[in-house]
Amino acid sequence: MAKGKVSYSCGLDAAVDVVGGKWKPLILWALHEAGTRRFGELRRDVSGVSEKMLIQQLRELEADGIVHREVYREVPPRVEYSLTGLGQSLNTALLPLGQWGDDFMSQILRNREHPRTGPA
Amino acid sequence: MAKGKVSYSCGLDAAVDVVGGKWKPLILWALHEAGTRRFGELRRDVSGVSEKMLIQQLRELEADGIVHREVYREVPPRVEYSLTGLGQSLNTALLPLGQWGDDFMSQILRNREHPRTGPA
DNA sequence: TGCAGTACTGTCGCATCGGAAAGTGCCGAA
DNA sequence: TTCGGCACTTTCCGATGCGACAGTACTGCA
Repeated sequence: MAKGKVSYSCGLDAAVDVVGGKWKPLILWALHEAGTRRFGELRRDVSGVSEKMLIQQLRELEADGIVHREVYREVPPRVEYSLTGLGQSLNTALLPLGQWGDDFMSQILRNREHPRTGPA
Repeated sequence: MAKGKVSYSCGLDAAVDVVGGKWKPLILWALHEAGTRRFGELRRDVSGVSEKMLIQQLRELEADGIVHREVYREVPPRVEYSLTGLGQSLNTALLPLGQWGDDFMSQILRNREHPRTGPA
């Protein structure tokens, strides 16, 4: 489960630990958009992710109580992932951050290209 | 600068990349609380951080245009760090997330201790 | 018979992360 | 004259991240 810290100095620290995996923002976003997705669907939604990483990040999110994993013991195995209530509250709390990213990511990318050109 | 990705699939991805360093939430929080801090002060504020990591994370935040670095060429060198406008807007966007962390981190910690005991 | 799809699991190995610690140049205090 | 503080910088090295890839158990399709 993420770094699996035992304690946090502040809530922000905890939240970033939960959401800070390489693919977690994308997974959270995909589940937020779709509601419920199967493993294979998520693998296609989150382009570039390997099966191993997808599973690993899903397991961590599950351990943290962010996503719910429902297994249907059917002929071809079917597993559906969805956000828990906690996951939905997390996504709500992430909305302003996502908005900030949308608004400023081009500026940030520009800042990185030529340092000390961005407005202070 | 963080992972230094060249593009992002969504704003959330970008924001987590900017804020996802090990010590960055703590640094952001310290600067948010104090307004302006010197290097040595930050080192004491953010307990446990090594000088190397503190510098590194500060440099990344500076490259992303989140913190401002002001050097005073004085007898003992003095350097002051503060949030830029962009950094302040980031902190504003982070407030709900910090609140979420404060509200639920104990629940998350509990979820990790005994899996499948948290409410779905 | 063999290939594809489902949902994983396990191993290998490079690359990055990040902590410890020592070095740097300058200065004031003891 | 040595110590300590300031703000770094550099090196070493173990821990971790993460991608590539192969394997598993089952089934349906051709």
